[in-house]
Amino acid sequence: MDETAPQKGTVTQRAIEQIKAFIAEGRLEPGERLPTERDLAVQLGISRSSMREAIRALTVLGVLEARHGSGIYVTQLEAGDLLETFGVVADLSRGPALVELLQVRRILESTATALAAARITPDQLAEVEKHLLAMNATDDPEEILAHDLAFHREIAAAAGNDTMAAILEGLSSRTFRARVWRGYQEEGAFERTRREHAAIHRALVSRDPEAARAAAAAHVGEVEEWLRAQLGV
Amino acid sequence: MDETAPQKGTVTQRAIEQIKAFIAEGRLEPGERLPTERDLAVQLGISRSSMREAIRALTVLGVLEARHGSGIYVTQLEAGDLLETFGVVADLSRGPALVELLQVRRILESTATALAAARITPDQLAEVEKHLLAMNATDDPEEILAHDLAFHREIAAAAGNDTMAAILEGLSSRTFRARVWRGYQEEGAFERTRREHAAIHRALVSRDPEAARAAAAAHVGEVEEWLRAQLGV
DNA sequence: CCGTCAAGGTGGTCGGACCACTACGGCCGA
DNA sequence: TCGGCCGTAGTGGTCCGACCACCTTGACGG
Repeated sequence: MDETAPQKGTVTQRAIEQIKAFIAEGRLEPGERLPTERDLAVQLGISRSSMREAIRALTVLGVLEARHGSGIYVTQLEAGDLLETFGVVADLSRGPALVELLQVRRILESTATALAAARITPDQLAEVEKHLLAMNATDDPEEILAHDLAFHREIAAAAGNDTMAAILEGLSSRTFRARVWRGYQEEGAFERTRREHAAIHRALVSRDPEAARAAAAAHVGEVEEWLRAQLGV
Repeated sequence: MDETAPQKGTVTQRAIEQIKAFIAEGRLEPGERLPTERDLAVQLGISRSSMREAIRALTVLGVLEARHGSGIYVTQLEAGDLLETFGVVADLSRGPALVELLQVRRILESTATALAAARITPDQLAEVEKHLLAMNATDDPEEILAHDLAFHREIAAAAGNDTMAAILEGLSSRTFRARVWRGYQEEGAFERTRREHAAIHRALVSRDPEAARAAAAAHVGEVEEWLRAQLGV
């Protein structure tokens, strides 16, 4: 009567939970190398195929990292590693969920911008300014979008909360913004966007958190309202 | 000269991207059934093993759902489906990242509570009250935690943004709160927590968004500050 | 008309084989 | 002695074929 496994769920799912538990309990440190797929499979009493599926699952979640020919390693478990999958949500959401995502972004982005106004360093401010100018100097939509993303990314980084920055990164993922912006900018919103970015920049220069919060909220809110109208909500 | 695949990355990774693209392009509707693993493997020109890894990856991301003996289906792609993995972040984060997560939760929770104060229905309010009373009527930490979670979950639901509610759900995942609360409540914070919950409830009854925002922010902020002190930050 | 049950189809698991790549260490030449 | 080259062992990546567990369907018999 070997009372080892409760036999709940698929073996792969169990393997995923066990490896996660190993990490949560500190038996596997960030950056540490795991045993080989073959050894792990033997240890957990499952086939290599099932073990590979478990590893693949944890890989896409940003928990593990497989290096061909070298081995499997635990990631640093930092915000960027684990929240990378957040972009999938933004990419696959549609309809009302897009508005909800923008609402979340408005809340976080406004707070992040307010924090940045109080904490931003001259170097970081210069970087923000660089993207602001570059954005105004071109008419290529692709380039504008790239600098727009970088503009907000720098601000989020200056807020000093890597987790929040990683979430915002996901909420602003390239395909997500491309989908929304395509329609938004067709209505000649370029000039308005430039004005709003300038307002955010001014608030940062003035180190005025409240002005920064308001400017950022208004900026995202504009897009949010436009999208809401588009969907007829 | 068969110019089909660019041969970048692993075949499994490519399969993941292709299926994701199918869904993003609308070629696969939410709830729709996919071809069998065997057929999909043939269509994409890969082995069933690799295809299974791709499917498993999309399953843990909440994009697909495999039903043994029946087939593979696209989920409804709702907030709850896709943001379930968010709990993994909370479960595996440690140290400073925990404080950052609580900070994000403070921002979202305070806004959600403010929204709830303006929109909550009598039925929902009664539900909130039920958990408030149940929480005060017992001394079992496990039960208190359960009602605490439900208390905030009901409020988040009343805010009317499913996406935000799903994120907050992840940020309050059972193991995450258990880890933090274990230490927090050992310092006799029960009474303080009860007072704070009562304050949130009063603000909801008064339909006072600003009071609700302040009460919720203070509530989460208390834990945040305690954790910050614990980590010596 | 409805419950029963058998068969086919589906995902789940397994084991083994081979390929592609990396890392390491010994070998050879400078 | 030193440094680069290269072979080899070991790793993850891919593929195949088989079998199992489970669900769905529809024919059958009551």
